Amino acid sequence: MSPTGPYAKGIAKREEILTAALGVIARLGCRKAAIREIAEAAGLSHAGLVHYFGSREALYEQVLRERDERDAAMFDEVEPTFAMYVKLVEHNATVPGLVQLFIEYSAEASAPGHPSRDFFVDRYNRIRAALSRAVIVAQRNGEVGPQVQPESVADVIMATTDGLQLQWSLDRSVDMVGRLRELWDGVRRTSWALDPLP
Amino acid sequence: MSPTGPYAKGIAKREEILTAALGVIARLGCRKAAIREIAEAAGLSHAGLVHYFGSREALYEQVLRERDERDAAMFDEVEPTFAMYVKLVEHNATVPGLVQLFIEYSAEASAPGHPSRDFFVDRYNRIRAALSRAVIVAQRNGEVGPQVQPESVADVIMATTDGLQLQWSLDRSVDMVGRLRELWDGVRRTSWALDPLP
DNA sequence: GTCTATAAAAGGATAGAC
DNA sequence: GTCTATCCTTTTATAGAC
Repeated sequence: MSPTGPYAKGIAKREEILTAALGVIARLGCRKAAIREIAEAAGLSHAGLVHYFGSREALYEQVLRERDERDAAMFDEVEPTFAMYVKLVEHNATVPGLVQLFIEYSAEASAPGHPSRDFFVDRYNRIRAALSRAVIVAQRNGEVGPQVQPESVADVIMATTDGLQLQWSLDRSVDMVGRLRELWDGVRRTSWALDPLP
Repeated sequence: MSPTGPYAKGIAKREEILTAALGVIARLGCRKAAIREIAEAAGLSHAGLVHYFGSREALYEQVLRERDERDAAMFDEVEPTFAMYVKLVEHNATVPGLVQLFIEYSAEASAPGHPSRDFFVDRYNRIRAALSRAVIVAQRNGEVGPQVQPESVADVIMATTDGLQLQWSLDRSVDMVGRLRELWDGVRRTSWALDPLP
């Protein structure tokens, strides 16, 4: 995979297309971002772009897949922690096109029969597993109490993250990281005091 | 507004269109739901539908607007409570088309320049205000401690709700109400113990 | 108020040349 | 690997008859 290898040009062009896609999506949103316009922004014809990805859905799925692979490198090698997760969210706030793509494309893909539906189902399962491990690690540390259900907490953290991204897309002053930290603090406090509520 | 008044037929047809729209969206998703197909499902021509609403965006916004008006009747007349909010979420789970529309259309509308963007910005402000009041009421009752920031909690509850709806759309076994109740229990427990965390 | 018909714009996919 | 050209489908919008 050396940069001077036989596919160097193809790989570079591919990256260029992915970057161009994020730019167009940040500007127009994912629904209005035509494959034609992305091609133009990437400096090639629309047929040329199709040559690389095959379809609009494949292109978008690929952008998100590569983001996940970059993130997974961070998440998989050591024990996952909530602090690492927050770092990813923090980074997202610097890539508006990626967030916009995720918001719109995950929503679109949740429809019955969508070609990327399975990708997102798998993705949530993967992240739930990683976040559950983070909770379990925190429980081993004594940071979080033993009564908490790791998977439930994982689901709520994922949901909050997604919902905050939508709010942030509508209003840039929303503090995603702040809200997420408050949620986590709540989990930590809660879990040591599980006597019945009045 | 009697059912035999001069506009009775128009109003009834209008309702029929809105219901048909939800059916088509539940089946195909909002992106793939063509205005033509909705018209057909409602038993009129596509031009006839346009006569009522003017555009795809206006139709979808109207569906969500009327849902909100029904819900607001419940939320505005008395002091809002978290229990009432959960009832609304519980009801959503019986209307998959409405949830699918909300997921996809709110995502789409968060893009720059979208005609329904302001509708959603206003909507979040409105719901944030109502949920904040619910927290304040709970604080007056002593159900929630005084240290909690009502608006922060409101933002997290809204975000969690939206995110859970997406998860639920991808996997019907997700328990939206259960997760939401756990979150609220967490808020109640948390808020009485705000000494610094380790 | 509803239809038919048509426009006309845009999106996506494909074929074939270079 | 990239372009031009073309095609097919979909989508929305409009005009005008009934």
